[in-house]
Amino acid sequence: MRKAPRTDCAIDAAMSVIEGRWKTVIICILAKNGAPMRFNQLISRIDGISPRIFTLQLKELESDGIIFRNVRSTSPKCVEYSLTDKGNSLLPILAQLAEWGLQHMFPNMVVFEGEADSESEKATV
Amino acid sequence: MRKAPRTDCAIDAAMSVIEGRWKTVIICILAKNGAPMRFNQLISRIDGISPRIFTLQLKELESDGIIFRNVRSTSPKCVEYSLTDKGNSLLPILAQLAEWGLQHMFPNMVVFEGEADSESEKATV
DNA sequence: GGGCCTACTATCACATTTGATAGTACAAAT
DNA sequence: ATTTGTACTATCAAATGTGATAGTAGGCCC
Repeated sequence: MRKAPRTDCAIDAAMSVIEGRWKTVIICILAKNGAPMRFNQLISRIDGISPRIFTLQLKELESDGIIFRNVRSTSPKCVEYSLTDKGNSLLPILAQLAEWGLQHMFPNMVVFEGEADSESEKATV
Repeated sequence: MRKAPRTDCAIDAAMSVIEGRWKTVIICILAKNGAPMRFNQLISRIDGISPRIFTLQLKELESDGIIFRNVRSTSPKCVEYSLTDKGNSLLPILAQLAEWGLQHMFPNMVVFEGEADSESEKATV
């Protein structure tokens, strides 16, 4: 699915892995969940994605070695997706991207740490 | 040029700024150069880009506040591009992306530190 | 044996991004 | 008046990415 990196540039190579409308979303949901997730379980957590696109993104992530697809022979067969070590190694970088995004793209956003005041403006990430 | 972030997700917002075929390339060249660069000076360092695309990428980077466009009234007027503070704040993240790319996408690549041996395999980044 | 659950795939269409090529606009130098 | 250097823009085309919708396939349950 994924061709060779478009250049011999390391950044481009890394970007080509995380580019894609829903890839970081999928990675983040899997990371937060901490355990493998099934197709329907995962897609139901993503608002506005169609099964075709979802499948495409999963396949690219799999062929890039970011997620692992495990077919389990349960009653109705089910397929579990989980982050590989390579996928997990992306998490610190994605966390930094998120922090950068918060600071530079949503400068007025309030991030809660601990209890909220009824006076303070509310915002979520 | 650039619309609002496609979601309220901080990572998506950050990604929307660095996505684009040549954006990280431009940022890296400006960072390495350390000084403002003119249009022709910059484009001549990028292999295979057409002036139209180059202009588009510059405009998006400018409207996202990553680079600064400064028109100087010299003999033939010239335009200088440089990284803003916001642009510079991306550099640590891009460095991490590059390192990740090196480790995971080019596992056999040799990176030189110091003098090279005539025996050792050569590679560049 | 019909419906349900699982995980998808097929088809078509649209939007966005990237590209090659040629040409423009303006000032300065000759 | 023509050429040079600067920084682009216009036009057309192709490639790539994203989407909605419906349908498929196989096993289990009753």
